[in-house]
Amino acid sequence: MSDSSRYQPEAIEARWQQEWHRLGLHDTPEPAPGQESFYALSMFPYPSGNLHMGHVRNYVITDVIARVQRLRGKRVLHPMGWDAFGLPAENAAIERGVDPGAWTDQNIASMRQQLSQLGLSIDWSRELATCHSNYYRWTQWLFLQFLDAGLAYQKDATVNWDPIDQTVLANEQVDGEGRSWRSGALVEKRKLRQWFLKITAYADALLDDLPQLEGWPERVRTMQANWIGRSTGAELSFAVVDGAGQPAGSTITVFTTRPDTLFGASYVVLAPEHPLVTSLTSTEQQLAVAAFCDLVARQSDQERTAEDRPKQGVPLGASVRNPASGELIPLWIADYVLAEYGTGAVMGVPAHDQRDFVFARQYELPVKQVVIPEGSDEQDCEGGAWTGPGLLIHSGRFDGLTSAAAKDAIIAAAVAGGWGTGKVQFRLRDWLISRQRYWGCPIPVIHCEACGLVPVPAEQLPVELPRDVAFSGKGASPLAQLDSWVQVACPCCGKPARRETDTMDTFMCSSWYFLRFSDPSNTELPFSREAVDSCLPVNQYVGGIEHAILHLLYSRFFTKVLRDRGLLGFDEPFKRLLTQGMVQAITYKNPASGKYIAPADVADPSDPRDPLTDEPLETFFEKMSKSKYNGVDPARVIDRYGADTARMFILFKAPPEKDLEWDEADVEGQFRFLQRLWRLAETAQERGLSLAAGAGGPEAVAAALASANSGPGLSSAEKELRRAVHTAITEISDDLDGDYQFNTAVSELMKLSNAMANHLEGSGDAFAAEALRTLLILLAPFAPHLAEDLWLKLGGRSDSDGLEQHSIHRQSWPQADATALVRDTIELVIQIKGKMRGSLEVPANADRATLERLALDSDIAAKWLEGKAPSRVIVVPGKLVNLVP
RNA sequence: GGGGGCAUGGCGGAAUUGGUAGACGCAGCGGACUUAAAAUCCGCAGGCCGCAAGGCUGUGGGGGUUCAAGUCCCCCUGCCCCCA
Repeated sequence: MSDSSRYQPEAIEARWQQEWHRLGLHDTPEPAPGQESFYALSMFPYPSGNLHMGHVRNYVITDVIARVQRLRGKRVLHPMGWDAFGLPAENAAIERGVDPGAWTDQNIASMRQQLSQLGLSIDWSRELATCHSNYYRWTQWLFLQFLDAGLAYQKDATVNWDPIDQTVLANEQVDGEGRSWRSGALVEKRKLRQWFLKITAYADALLDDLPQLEGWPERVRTMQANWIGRSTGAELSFAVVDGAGQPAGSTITVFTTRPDTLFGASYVVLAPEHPLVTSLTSTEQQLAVAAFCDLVARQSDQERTAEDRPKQGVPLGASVRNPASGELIPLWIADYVLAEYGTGAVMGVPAHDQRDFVFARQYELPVKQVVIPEGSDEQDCEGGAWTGPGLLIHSGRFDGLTSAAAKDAIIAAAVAGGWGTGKVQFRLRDWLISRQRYWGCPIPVIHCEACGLVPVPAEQLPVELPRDVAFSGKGASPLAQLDSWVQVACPCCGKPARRETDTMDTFMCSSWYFLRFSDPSNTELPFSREAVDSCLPVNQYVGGIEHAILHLLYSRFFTKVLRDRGLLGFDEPFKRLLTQGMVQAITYKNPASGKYIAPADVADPSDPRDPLTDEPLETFFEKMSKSKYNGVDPARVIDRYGADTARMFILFKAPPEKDLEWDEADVEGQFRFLQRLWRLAETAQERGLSLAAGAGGPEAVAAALASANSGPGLSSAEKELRRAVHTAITEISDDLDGDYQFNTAVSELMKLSNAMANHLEGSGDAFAAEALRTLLILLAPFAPHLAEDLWLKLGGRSDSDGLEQHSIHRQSWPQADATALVRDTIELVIQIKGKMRGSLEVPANADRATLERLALDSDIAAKWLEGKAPSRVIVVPGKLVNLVP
């Protein structure tokens, strides 16, 4: 076989990528009148500089969706950008002295280059990077919108503080033992004035709109609902009393979801950070309380609240009065109460809350049962707390009420008595957006001694990040250390003032990028209302499940705020969401040493052994990662097999939302399939088949059908071929609609190609052309280069002249012809009492009575019924007859 | 502990939503071509019994509903995810 007749992806892929790009084939067109729009979006990447398989899977899935929608006649927006602020660039600056901006731009260039080899139909004219001032200018503008709406504010909050480097650390810079990544020092908690966005103001809306998101995976919606965590209960006030039992003037307000258990409260606990702790601590307890607060300050929230951990606390030496029972109960502080949740205080009801129960046991506090399961007697709660519903006891006039009724009754009593009120509480907290970092979007405000907090006027935006900054990784943020940047005249009064030196959480930048893509070069606004409303909401968003909560919740929040500001006209940004699975690869691990072994070092994969010790290795599939040496480099795969093979493999190997196991043998299988298609087209060309001048198109096929039907009709090969063609159209169209099932769509392409290998030869040119034409268009979204190449070749085009019209990617998705699916006869399955015992070839149009008679007359019936008449006959036309003896 | 999901050949995965289980592919086996190998093409293939025809059995385990269950219901086991 000569070289020219071999499938060589390297010879065609780069060429078509360049041609498509040169012609702007994938730029978003102006919408034609009446044309529907479709916005296909992948979660934009952080430009690490290295494209990995997870990215490839993500973008290939989105690309197929975008390409199919184009073939279906939609005006498609399929953009790409870069989530380009963040720590790695700053770390590179600290470690190697490179400029974060230059470093990031280089990475972007290198990743864009790697991406371009995948043959993605991206509109690069809309590319954006969040670290470029023509983008972050608008992030700042939007921040000012939040500020104006009263949704951005400052308050003290806890940060990770490195006492050696004298710097604030991000959570990911603190290791599992609570040590700094750089200095190794034990990280301390410090209070710092920080910026917050009031996402809690939208908690109800974010929760209540979840059911609208029908195109989202159920589990993502559940995760968001849990994260928002709306709980209905009450705030109840406990008066602090002095040694003589008289009111001391202050009250403690607790939040509880179980006001019905109020009579069972045997103590009240404050968070160690609660503002009243110092003033309420008795002289004798001062040392113990101070020591305990110090200890707790070193623990994470997770450590403090974990249910399986012992609870610790210290009494303050003060008491409060239970507003319902009048009882005096002690006041404690404990690690399991968090200052940020609720009121930072809870009532301890050991009999009906498991954590309170554990705490009470440890410190010998009374356990008083006030709710008993319906139909049971009072009993001691040795086993633990009863947290279910029941009837009230020991609760004064509330005795006998169900816990549900008692909740309302006790809240009513609280309101009447002035010691409490019903309250809805959220788990969701306001979003801390301050970062004491350089490589982020500067918060555009100025602190003036005279005027206070002054927003930077919109016309002075952007507040540019200064270049030529020193990065030591020590002390205050690099911005705070740059006097020339910090010192500024107050926009209000003109006196010397100071810039805010905090930058924004990168999630701010990624919470609106999908809006900017609708109008990426607007210099007056982040986007025009017209552009954003015509492109959004995003029809299909594709990305990893790891963003199920934060990114998606923040983006929904932004959208609702901007809607309320009149900047856009929809409630939800993403209509449909596909969360793709991980890409895994085979991993070898020595169970004796616990060490991972690189696959390249394993001599015999069928009997994997440690190359040093010859011990047998464990093998399993795990997410690709450097530390496990199991990463597969996309560039290497493309070099060896081409982008089309990589795309086909990824789509075929597993359904998109499931994890995908990388397997070289399967990759080769895909390559072989594309090679067979190449040869199929080659054979067709040798036969003289052409797709030029509409051959194989709907009109040509209709004419051929008319002429065949006026003569001898179709040959059996032609019938089989057409059935295969139109089955493929039906099945693939279905697989790409609604739930995306690319794996079965690819298998239908394989079936069609198998049928063509069998029946093309016995079919006339018109139907052979129909089959080829259909196969190539159906293939085009999956393997765009090969489809284009064969399409043009069979269309008699040796160059790319007129590619704008002639490209396969500018054709129309084929329509299935239902008459091609009609069969003359079908295989009728004969069941005896539900078990398949054989089948008959019967006319497809036979009615129920005929089917029943044919079944009863069959040899199968004779053999299994032994001459007796069946007691029951079930006929399912087109399928089966079930005879029940 | 609470909530959700999953379990199908040697492997990845199909199955029109209650109607022929294992599509399609990988790996495997047999054959053709070749001096040979690779590549390619053709065929076989859940398990058990049988020369065969055929039969029995089979979708993690147990029970149930139904003419008919991978699919619906109940219980159990194992794995995964989220929340605590």
